[in-house]
Amino acid sequence: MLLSKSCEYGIRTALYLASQPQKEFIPIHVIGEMLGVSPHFLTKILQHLTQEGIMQSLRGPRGGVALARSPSELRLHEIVIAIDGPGLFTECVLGMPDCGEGQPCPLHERWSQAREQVFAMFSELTLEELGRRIVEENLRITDVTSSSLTRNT
Amino acid sequence: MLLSKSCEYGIRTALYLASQPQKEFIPIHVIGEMLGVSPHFLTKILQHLTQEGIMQSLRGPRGGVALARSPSELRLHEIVIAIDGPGLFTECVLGMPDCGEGQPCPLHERWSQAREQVFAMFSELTLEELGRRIVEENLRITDVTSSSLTRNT
DNA sequence: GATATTAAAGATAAAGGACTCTTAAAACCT
DNA sequence: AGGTTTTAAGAGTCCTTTATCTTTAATATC
Ligand code: FES
Ligand code: FES
Repeated sequence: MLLSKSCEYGIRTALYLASQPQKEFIPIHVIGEMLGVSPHFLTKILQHLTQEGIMQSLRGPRGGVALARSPSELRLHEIVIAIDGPGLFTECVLGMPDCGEGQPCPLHERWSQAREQVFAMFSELTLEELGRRIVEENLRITDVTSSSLTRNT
Repeated sequence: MLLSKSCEYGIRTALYLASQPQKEFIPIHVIGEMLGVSPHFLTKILQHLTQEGIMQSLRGPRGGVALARSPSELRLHEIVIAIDGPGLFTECVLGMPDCGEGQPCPLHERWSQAREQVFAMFSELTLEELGRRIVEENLRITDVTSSSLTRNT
């Protein structure tokens, strides 16, 4: 698995917030229902992202969670690093120490290329661009197929 | 982490076997010492690979483990699938069901490309080619730097 | 100021991965 | 052939991750 479950949920929450037209605080239980995750579990993950300065939170009525910075200044690799650590973007694919050209493992050349592409996937687009695409191209963030959303019987 | 610890050890064992000039059975404790892993733990991993038809084993003196098929017929993606399952090469990077063009997530296009490259890394070269490169280019499979190996004081 | 609402903090529990120890089998030696 | 050594196989333990539940603290609204 490329990302931990916590990281998947953190990213999907960020994408959801970025795709919302009004940038208000949104209650965690609302996000939890959409993702199909316990709100308590999600609270822990988002609490960590808040401490990392990626999100901000507000207690009480009309409270919830929101992005801490402008979506044009936020990219997904920050969330990956905050939750799973930077290992995915730096470490040897075979788990050996000091990955680099100095003492390359048999997969180093190919992995350093693939790793670069993985990093690009998380870092090239800002949350602003991702949010816009989610709305315009009807990209999904939730488990349910959008057919059940578009169908208005 | 891209691969589980078990998968890392399984791959490194396969690379070690492929890089050995004589294709005899090699005791697991020898491989364990080289990799810096408990032989008991490694046994469990290799036992699984034996059941999957990737390796073969022999008990008793002069026993050990060896590749089940010709190195020219074996590729690393088989080991990844046997230990970690096929999820890495098929599943959505955000953990949502039914990854595909039908209901793409915001990262689908980029991830399906990166995923293809990761699969190529494990599937393009055979163990025969990898074994030859390890010997010829002195590529490392062990944690220790080769400086401690090349230096003959 | 009372109340409703929401995140934060803490305790608890189930699951999976990482690692260790014990047991059974095979080959060798005498 | 029988004991001994060497090794794989299998059972068992520990720890991290994932997830749930309960309690507490904060804040807006009335
Ligand atoms: S040394 Fe293995 S990927 Fe760099
Ligand atoms: S749907 Fe997410 S990667 Fe394919």
